[in-house]
Amino acid sequence: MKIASVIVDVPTKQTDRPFDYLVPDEWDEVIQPGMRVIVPFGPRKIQGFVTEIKTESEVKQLREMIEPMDLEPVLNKELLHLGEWLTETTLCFKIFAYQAMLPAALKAKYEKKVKLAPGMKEECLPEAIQSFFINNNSLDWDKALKNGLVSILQREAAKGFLEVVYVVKERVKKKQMKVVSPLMSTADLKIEMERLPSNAEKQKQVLHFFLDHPNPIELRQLLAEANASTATVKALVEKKLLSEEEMEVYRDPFEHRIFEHSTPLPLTSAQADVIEPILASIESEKHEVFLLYGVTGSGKTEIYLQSIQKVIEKGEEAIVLVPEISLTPQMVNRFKGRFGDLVAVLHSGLSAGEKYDEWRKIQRKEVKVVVGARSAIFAPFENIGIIIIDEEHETSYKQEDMPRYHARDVAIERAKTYHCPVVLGSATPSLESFARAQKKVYQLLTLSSRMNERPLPSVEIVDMREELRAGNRSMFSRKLFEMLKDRIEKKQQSVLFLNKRGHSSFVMCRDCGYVVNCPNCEISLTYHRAGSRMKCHYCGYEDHIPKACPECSSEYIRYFGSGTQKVEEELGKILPEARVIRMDVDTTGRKGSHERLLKDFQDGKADILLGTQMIAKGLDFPNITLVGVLSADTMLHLPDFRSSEKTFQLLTQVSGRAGRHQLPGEVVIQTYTPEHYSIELAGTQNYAFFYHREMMMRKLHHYPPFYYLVLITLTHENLMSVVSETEKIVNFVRSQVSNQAVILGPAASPIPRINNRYRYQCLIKYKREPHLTRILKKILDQYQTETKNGLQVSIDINPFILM
DNA sequence: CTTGGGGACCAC
DNA sequence: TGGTCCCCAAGT
Repeated sequence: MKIASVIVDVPTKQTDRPFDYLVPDEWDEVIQPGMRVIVPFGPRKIQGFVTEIKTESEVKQLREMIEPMDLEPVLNKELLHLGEWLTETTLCFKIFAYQAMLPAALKAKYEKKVKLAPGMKEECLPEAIQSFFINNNSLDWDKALKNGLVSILQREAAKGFLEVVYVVKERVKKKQMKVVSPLMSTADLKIEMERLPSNAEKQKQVLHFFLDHPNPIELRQLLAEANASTATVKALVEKKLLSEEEMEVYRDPFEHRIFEHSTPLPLTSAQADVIEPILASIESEKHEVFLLYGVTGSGKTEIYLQSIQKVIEKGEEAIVLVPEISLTPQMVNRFKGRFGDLVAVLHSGLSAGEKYDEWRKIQRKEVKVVVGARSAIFAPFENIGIIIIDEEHETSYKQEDMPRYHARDVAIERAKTYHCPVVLGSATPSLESFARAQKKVYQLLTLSSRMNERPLPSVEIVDMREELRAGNRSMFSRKLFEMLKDRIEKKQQSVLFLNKRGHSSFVMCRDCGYVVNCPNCEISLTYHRAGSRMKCHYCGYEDHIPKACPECSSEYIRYFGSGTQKVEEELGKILPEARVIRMDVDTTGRKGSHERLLKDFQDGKADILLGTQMIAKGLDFPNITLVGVLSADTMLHLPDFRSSEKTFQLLTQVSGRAGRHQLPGEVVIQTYTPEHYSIELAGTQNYAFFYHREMMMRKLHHYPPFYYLVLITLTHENLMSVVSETEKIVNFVRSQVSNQAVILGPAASPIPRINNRYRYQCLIKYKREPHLTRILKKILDQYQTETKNGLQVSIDINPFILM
């Protein structure tokens, strides 16, 4: 018998290795590496991934696998291999690496049930539980738990009356439809029709229908059109005149949408210069990484589209990554418009089933292009010709939980295998990427002017301290107010951008300034309008908003509603004539509302679009001539070495929304720290200056791109032990690395307690430590195996958030 | 002498 | 991760 090595769905250190199973003869021809299988594991049944088929095993007592879950592998060879690479580079469990590559729908769901043992009747059971088994012979374990039946059930199971069964289930079923087709030519069908008994009126009617429409037809449609019933069709199927088949159908999220077809636009000479090396790389099948640095509105997307065109012409495939928030219908339309049905879209707005169907299209090679957020980098193509990462600097490309990968790294790894180019596009490249381009690791391609020579908008920075001194206590500076008013008169549109951080909706006492914190986590609770409650977004703690302040008993305790709501109210007071569309989590919650709000704005149903991060990207409407940033510095003072970079990027992105077409654009940035270089330089939109300035800071403080980072976080219920264990780790690391490395810690995490567990961390900054991975593995081996002390260790290599 | 809770160990 | 086995402490 063949033997299959299987990675089982149990994420622990001890099970993070292949387990061998015998392949039953009936599956001998079927089982292949990359398939999901159901295997017995201890007393349960669980899902696993076959990584290898072999003929021998060191283990003597092998068990047989139960059954395959797929007819064809869900992971191809390359992806299986990529999984190993992911495991090595991010130090995660293999099972997490494989699961990350597949749509969530393919992650198994487990059910535990209690059934009557074979040959047993419910009468054998104690009366108290008989009723549960009268009609249905099985009882869900959760239900038993809720009813407090566990111990009695266990007793009966021990006596042999009941048995516990485990079921591995698919999360989403393939959507099927029944299709009926004739099994013979029209002529033969006619002969058969006449042979039918004269009383088979209905059957004749159905066959008659097929004489006119000999093509396969959906059962539902057939029934309606031929005015027949399922019984009739079944009779004909049994007579072998017709056939009835299940066919897989896709849920098409874009089914009823018409895409305006677009053709390649003539390139400007700057664009032509930039696309040339990319096309050359595609042509010569050479792996290269390009950093496409192009100011907002410089036509990067057209470069992407025409590069993809070339790749498709070569019979190869393209992956396009776009940050989740800019994966707007507008963006999708550009790709669907150019490549039509050859495009699959993967983003979080789709249901699990829809995502699965898009993924299936990729797997079955029915599409050539996938446009999607981070996880789309694992699209199961086998002939990749280009990988494009738009808005390369976006932090959402880094996954914050296991596997802690960066899509850019995965892209480069895959592109190496396929000998194809990677294009990183941005108007504000990350320092890491730009530095690599400077060192010629990446090839820099620059688009320095906007298409049709539109000037960049003029930017004015307003010092809000001055406003305060002049007696203006509102959140709108006089300048911004004047300009908003002006735009309304001119019937032009404005965009107001509110940085969410700092305006988050916490609950605060207006008398003493007391902020309501989570009792389990050291973090303020966020206000939720539904039911007027406050929630902790780390541990799920929930409570009513107190009537009075717990500190000073003042009744002036209130929530600071989502910043945008407040702005909207104030706008209503000072500019009552303005029509405002607000976009934030509250107004875009429902599916499709995001799209609808934007459509309304585009159609001129409002003068002002007010929103958070989600409006910073991709908006491209001709009538926008003013962009206002209400408070530029809210994210500047976060404890994050990238906060300056993020601020600069965000301000530049938002500014880029204005004046993209005929009308010139203006930008107003309000701030309390106008002298900060990231704000000042965002004002002049001077990336080069910002880059140099920020690089100096990074060098000075030993941060990327000069140093690499590794963040080790320990959590424990007991403050003393977490500190002392972190200390041990710090000392251990220190003893193992060269003296070039900087080791910080033990230090409390920026969120020092989550869910009653204290969090301490150790930050390693290093330039070159060839043995570091080995050292880190050693730490994980130590702590992930030691279950006794309840200490949890997590390691983030190249972290983005230092929390 | 039973019961139940907690920790160590195991799973091809 | 879930299960079982084993030990210990409290309860009938």
